Amino acid sequence: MLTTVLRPVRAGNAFEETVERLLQAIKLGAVVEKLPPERELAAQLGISRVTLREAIRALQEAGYLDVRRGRYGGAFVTYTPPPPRQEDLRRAVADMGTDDLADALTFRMAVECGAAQVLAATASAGRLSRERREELRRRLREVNSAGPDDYRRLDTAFHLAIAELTGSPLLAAACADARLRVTDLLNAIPVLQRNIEHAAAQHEAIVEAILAGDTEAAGRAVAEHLEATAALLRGFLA
Amino acid sequence: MLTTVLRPVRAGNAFEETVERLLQAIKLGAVVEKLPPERELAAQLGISRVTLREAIRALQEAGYLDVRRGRYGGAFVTYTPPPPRQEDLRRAVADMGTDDLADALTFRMAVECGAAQVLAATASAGRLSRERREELRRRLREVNSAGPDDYRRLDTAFHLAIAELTGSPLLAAACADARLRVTDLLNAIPVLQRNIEHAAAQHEAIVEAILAGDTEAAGRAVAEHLEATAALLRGFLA
DNA sequence: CATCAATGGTCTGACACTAGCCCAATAAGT
DNA sequence: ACTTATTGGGCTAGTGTCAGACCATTGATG
Repeated sequence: MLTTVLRPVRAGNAFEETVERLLQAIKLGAVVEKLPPERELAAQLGISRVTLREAIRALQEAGYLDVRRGRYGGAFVTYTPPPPRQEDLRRAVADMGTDDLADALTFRMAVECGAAQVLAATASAGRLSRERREELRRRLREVNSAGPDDYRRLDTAFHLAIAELTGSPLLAAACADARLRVTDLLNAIPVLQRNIEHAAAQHEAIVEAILAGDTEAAGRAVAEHLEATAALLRGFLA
Repeated sequence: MLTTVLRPVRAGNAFEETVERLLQAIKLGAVVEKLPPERELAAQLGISRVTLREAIRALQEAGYLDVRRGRYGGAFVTYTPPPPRQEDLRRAVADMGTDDLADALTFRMAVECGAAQVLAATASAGRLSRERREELRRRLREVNSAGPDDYRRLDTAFHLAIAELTGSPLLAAACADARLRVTDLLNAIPVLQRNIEHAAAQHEAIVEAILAGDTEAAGRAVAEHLEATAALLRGFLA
């Protein structure tokens, strides 16, 4: 309990954290074309423009961004996901350590199951508006009709949407954080059509359970889905 | 999705965050006698000793700590929870805003349900050691035999233990964070013997479901328990 | 072709935070 | 009474971060 409560108050310095955040936003596909203007983005991230600019420069030098001046300029995303290679996966796992991997997977399992259940409970209580139901269905259609190129991005968007639809920023942040911690791993495993189809059925089941207001079915469906993903990961590592 | 991923990278300055952390550690009862030595604590919190000392001085001036020099000295906790008053509750709610309150309660519901389910799944897979089972039972006995004075502290310890026993530091941190966000509220409502007994039965059900490896019963039991707490809160606000 | 709004680029002065070092006080043990 | 290990108290030099102002560039538009 002590070690949990008295854990570090900051993860690192502002510069490093910012680089990490932007990089993840890019890899996640949350930022598709270009970053928001520096002044705006700095405000959103709660840092000074100087620090943000340092981070942007680092990403530019690493080849993720192309920065252009003048009106209609900005920091344009030049990153395209590299073809998945098993070696990248092994390196990614080695970088984070097996303990951290287990931690990340456990964390993700807990928060995403929790989010789905909360959302199902909301639906069950009749407090899920038509718009929100429709957004959930739309995200489902999008991910299920995605090609291999867009799949990861839309899958991320789908999972995050569930958390965001609960209306709890804290929960959405936790789910985003959980996803961030496994992006590199997921990006390193190939997107097989067979897996997409498998996942599509599971996504369907998740949405169905949520809209039906069945919390337990929702939790079970998410757990099965994430378990399948984890198993896929283990398979590629074995 | 953008607003979730590009959320602030830092909550505030190191000093403020540290004061908040220590204060919560104290109010939570995680620190009973005295804080760890400054050098050690600064390392744990990932900040410099200077910043830590400023935070400690602030808490000393606010009457939470008594700092003594020399060997066997340290920062001794002088805080005893004040008698709960409805006014404090209203003020605490007003301070955080109703949106943030709903956010915190939703977040807590999701992560604690998730944690209990993960732990139940671990037990179900036979990967929950005898020691961990015993710790869970011990925490249960402690909270269920607690008097009104110790109740909040042991209740916190019980709930946090579930998260910690999953072996996921991230999940434990999330649950601790969730609890922190409602401590002031819980501390402001009186501990009635009737509520303790009610909670005791729910705690029993939670532990039973976890040890039986029944994930769905575990999730349901935690949800019911937290829902009861939230209802209690609403009752005192109405 | 000139204008102009939006955007990145740069500078400055101030404050926050850090690492490391040494000093001062205290109480248990001798 | 003395010693000593442990702990808080204080200092300094260096680095990180910030807010805000001003400059430079660009491309759409009149």
